[in-house]
Amino acid sequence: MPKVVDKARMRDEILEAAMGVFVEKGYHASSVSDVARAAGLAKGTLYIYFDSKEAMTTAIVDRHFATLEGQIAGGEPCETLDAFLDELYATMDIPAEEASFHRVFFEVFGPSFASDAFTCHVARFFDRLGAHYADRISYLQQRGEISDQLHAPSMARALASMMDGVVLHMGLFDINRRRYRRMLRETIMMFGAGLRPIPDKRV
Amino acid sequence: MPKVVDKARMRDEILEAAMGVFVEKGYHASSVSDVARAAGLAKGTLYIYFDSKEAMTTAIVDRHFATLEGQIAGGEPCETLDAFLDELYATMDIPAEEASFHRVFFEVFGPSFASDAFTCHVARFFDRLGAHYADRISYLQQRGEISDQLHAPSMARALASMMDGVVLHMGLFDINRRRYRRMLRETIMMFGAGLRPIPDKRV
Amino acid sequence: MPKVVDKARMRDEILEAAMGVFVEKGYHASSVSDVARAAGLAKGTLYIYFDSKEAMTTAIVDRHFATLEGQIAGGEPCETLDAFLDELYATMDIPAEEASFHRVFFEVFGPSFASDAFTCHVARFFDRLGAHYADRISYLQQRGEISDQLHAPSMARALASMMDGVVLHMGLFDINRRRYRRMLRETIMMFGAGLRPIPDKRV
Amino acid sequence: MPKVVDKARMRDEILEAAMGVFVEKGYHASSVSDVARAAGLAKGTLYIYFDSKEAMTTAIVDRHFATLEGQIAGGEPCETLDAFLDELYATMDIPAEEASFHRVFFEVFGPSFASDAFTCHVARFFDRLGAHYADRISYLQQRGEISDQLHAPSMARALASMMDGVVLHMGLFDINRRRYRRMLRETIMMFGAGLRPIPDKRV
DNA sequence: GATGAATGAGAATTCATTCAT
DNA sequence: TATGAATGAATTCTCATTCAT
Repeated sequence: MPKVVDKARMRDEILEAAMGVFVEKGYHASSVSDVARAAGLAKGTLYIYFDSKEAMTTAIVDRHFATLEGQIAGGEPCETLDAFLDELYATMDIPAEEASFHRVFFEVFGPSFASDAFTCHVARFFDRLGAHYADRISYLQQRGEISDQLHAPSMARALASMMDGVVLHMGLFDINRRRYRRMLRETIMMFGAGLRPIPDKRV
Repeated sequence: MPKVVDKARMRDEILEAAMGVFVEKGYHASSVSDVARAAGLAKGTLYIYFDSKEAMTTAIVDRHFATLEGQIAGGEPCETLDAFLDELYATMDIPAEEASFHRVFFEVFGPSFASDAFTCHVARFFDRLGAHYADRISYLQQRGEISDQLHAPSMARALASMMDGVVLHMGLFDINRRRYRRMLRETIMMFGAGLRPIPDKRV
Repeated sequence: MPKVVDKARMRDEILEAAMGVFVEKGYHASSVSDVARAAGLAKGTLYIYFDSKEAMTTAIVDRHFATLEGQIAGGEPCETLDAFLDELYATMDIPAEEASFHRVFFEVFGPSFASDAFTCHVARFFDRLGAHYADRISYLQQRGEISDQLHAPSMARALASMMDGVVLHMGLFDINRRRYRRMLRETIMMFGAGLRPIPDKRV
Repeated sequence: MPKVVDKARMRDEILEAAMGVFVEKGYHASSVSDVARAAGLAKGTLYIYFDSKEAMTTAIVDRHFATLEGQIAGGEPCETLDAFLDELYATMDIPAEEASFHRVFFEVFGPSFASDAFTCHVARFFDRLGAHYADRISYLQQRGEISDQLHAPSMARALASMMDGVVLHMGLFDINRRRYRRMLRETIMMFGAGLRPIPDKRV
């Protein structure tokens, strides 16, 4: 009988190694050899588990977004604006290294890549995230927790973009933890005040 | 008598051509030959004006951010929150193709590049942009137009990130103009309500 | 108690599978994995029965020519030219798929192969075939059935080449059965007229 | 001004070098590096002149057959059978090294190759050659130089195959010159006797 | 200054063979 | 005996950069 390997686990280990290398050196500067070395395998072995460097990359992106979507999916609807804000805070309060990984996605975006499967993938994710937020916002609007002057879908999608911007900047620009936390606090505060229904009239 | 060439003009034309190619095909998928063809020059000629592909890219980024910084620098301080919001709106209401160009920057970010000059460059730009907004916010706080519960520098830097996120998503995900406008409107509305001082107490 | 396997039978089954694959995809385009799959075995198992891909190929060629030589060896000498011609006809009238197999030999010929064992092998086969025909021709010359103006060995070897040419073209160029039969008929007719002794003088 | 090169000549020189290498080592055993070395060029340079190894090979085959077809095309129709036989003789009496080249073609035939353009190419060549011989045979049948019992097109196509077989065997099996000449003589003699009209009846 | 042919290091990928199980 | 995961040398092809003209 041949050596028995847990294929799924092996794939995962390779992806982990690949992510590390990509984050470290950037996608285009990372060769398949680099990934192999990081995974402690021979170059050829990678090709047993993945058809190509691109396939490997797709798998990374898939996995990453599957995780994220899992996080979205679950969860009771928030009953108060404050609970919603806490959720948003938690979403943005990710470790720096996770945020760093975002830059790999960007390297992989755009027409350099054979397929624009990535873009679609990520675009869909953010649309889904937007829809998710829209649901929560609508619900809170019914409960009078959020101003019903706001157009829930547009607001929600914009919210997703803004949050992505904040997280992205942390990952890209080495903003330190302390400073980042301050930024987060302000952001959430503004979101709160911005969403909350107000008695007086607004433009 | 040597041929007289306007070096600066030539460099500019090359950069223009390069930007076009990079946006079209992505940075890594664009060869120097592609750029040369687009510029109507021979490959070798590019090397008279730029030391390397990387130098060319740096020049593009420099130029781009110089323009942006120029836009920041000028301008009277806004006297009212609404004026400030209008300014923010205008900043985000850029043509789609300009936004598309952002993805090129991302491709070029990160350690793929020999130097991380890019990252520094852009990081500095956003810090400057943050500082600029901080000035405006402080000024408006003094005038009672913006809640002085907010920590101007953090809020301002977060604002810059959020706005970048919104613009970025348009460029990356082919969000159509109409939808984008709706998102912008909500964003600005929320910014307004979020920044405006309010009589009652907040957490 | 070890599993009892009929080694010879196993080898044969593998060769059969290999031939199929080689004919289908060509020798160089066929991987050992392909052969293994076709044989319903694991890659490693093939290496129990054959030292290498080349050894396997050699075995195929050996087997093929052993069969052919077996066909030559037997057989009474023909008593008449017509009987000889019938024999030649039968030799060339092989099914198309068998002829197709020839192209595999050609792919395998030449210095691509470590040893030129193949070439020698096949060269020897055709020399033997030539000798066989020479015997038959000499015998028929003695009986006055074939012109004794002909130099039996050279004529015979040339005959072998010509017949190989005809068969080869069928295999290589997808000449359909009907057309091929017509060609065969003409060939045999010409062979007959060309070999038959003639009363009048020739150059 | 850049170095000026005669592109056509360069291509030709590369093809010459490639042919040499292919004949020497076989097609599949020859790497692009080998060809480059033989041509005295860098690997990359070959790719300026040819898109791929396959394109190079196609060019070789094209060139070879273009030459051969050129030889067919010209030429007055033969007025006598003997003149025709002389022509056939000359066609087969090619230098050994030219014949050796044939084995490269065979390596390149078959499904190993992405396209079966080769097979078509060569198949067409032989059909054309057959048609050419058919013309000559018909003409000589009209003149009473060749038996009109023969079906000119089939006979002619068979003739082409037979001649190819003879030449091929020389190239493949290192038949020495002297022996080859004897074989040729017998072949032509048999062709002569086989084609010539005969007074008595045949089947 | 301008050209574009030449370069060669380096990339992704394949596959015959080995060997632990 | 049988397996198939692992290997890594070798292959084709790309492209930033150089330099003779």
